[in-house]
Amino acid sequence: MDAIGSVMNVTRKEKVNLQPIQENQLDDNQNLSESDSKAGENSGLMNRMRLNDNKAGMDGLDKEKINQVILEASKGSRFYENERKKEQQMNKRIEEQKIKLQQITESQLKQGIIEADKLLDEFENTRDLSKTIVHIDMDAFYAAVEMKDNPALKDKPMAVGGNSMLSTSNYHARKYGVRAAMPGFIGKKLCPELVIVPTHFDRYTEISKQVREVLAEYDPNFSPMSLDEAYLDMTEHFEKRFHLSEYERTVVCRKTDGCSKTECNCDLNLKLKPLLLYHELSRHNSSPSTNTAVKTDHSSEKLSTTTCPLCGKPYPDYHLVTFGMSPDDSVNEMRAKIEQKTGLTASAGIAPNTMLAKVCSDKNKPNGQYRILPDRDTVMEFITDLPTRKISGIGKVSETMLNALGVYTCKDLYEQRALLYHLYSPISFNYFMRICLGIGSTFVER
DNA sequence: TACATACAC
DNA sequence: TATGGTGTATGTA
Ligand SMILES: Nc1ccn([C@H]2C[C@H](O)[C@@H](COP(=O)(O)OP(=O)(O)OP(=O)(O)O)O2)c(=O)n1
Ligand SMILES: [Mg+2]
Ligand SMILES: [Mg+2]
Repeated sequence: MDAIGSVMNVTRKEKVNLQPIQENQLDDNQNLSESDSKAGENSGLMNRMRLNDNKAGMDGLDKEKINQVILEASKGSRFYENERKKEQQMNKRIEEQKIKLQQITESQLKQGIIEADKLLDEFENTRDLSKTIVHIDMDAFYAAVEMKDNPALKDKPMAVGGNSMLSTSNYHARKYGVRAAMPGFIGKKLCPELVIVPTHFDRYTEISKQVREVLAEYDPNFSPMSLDEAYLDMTEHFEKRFHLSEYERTVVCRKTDGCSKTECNCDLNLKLKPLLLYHELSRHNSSPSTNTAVKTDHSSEKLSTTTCPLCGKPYPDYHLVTFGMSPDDSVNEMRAKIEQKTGLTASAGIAPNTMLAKVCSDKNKPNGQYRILPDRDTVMEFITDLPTRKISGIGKVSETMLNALGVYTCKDLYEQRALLYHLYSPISFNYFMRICLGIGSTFVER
């Protein structure tokens, strides 16, 4: 068992977490066979130090080359030796898992299936598809704030942190393999032009607060998981949404990026939007027919006031976007509001539970969203071929341990349920079974 | 309880 | 030259 810390995200409660059911806790003095056990064909870098590309913006990289650079920069360091020790611990656990595996008998397997199916049945009966859960997560958050505060960084690969540790990187830098939790000096080796800027926590907190003000409009009980992400239960919002006027579903969007030197960079929805009411929008028309976003171009020339009362500068070109009634529309609207208010983009996932919503929010990142419709077939189709590593709570170690059992995707969790039943703790087993059914928490609590 | 490990951000 | 800081959770002794 492995996969501790598991569930974390899936909302308070309902954490799972696997842990080795192991006999000896530490018992140092391994047989450190100098041979790095299995580095495999993989560039010779141990598993736990390889580039973690389980992140948006890291598709199609030359992983081999990147791992080569990491190895080059790390070889022989204290850190490297320590990681190697941990790697061996993990390999030892896999060996022990294998031994345990061989001791499982046919009849035990049969029993395992029976027990597993009993549990699966129970979970299936409590499946709840009635809630609409949203997970929203800012794109390259710290980096995006820094780029907003210093637009010169916008078209450069950059990261936030220092020479010894990076908190995150922008998407441009990710193309080079530069990512969060990587030392800055390795980032520089992967991308010599990389610009590293120091952190400004106060700014991140400030912007986070602005984002949360928007989230609260859709679910006052939303649950923040960090400065840059949160879960929302939007079920109630959708019920109320039909009563909203077109005005209330309209967002004033600037055409440029809000970094103008001469024009107003304030949120146009603050002062400008109310003025537009008399020109373009009628408060009382709530035609429920608008299913998708309607866009209209505008310039501020028609208005009596063309300068912003907040900053005194002229308003920029803008357009109005009126959003429809569907969950997708609402979430698009929420993301548009965030973007207008903060100048930063967010991505979102919409699904019947937190576990799925979390996976979805990564799917069309950056600046995108994805929805899983609330019916069982759609959920199962989404989950079947999904690599277990995509699920929040299954990290590198858990993934490796599962791989050793032939489990790579969520449907593999189902197919190997008999094994998992015998090899993992009840808590971990429950966790796995819920995952392979696409079931997760439907509670979002403050 | 204290400690080790896993995971997320 | 150099590989973070914080919080949550599980399992074992
Ligand atoms: N190991 C990590 C991971 C993240 N962060 C910080 C910096 C990130 O900007 C912020 C949010 O984390 P995310 O995982 O959401 O990453 P990003 O928002 O940077 O990128 P993405 O677009 O993938 O969400 O938390 C950190 O300090 N250390
Ligand atoms: Mg983010
Ligand atoms: Mg995040």
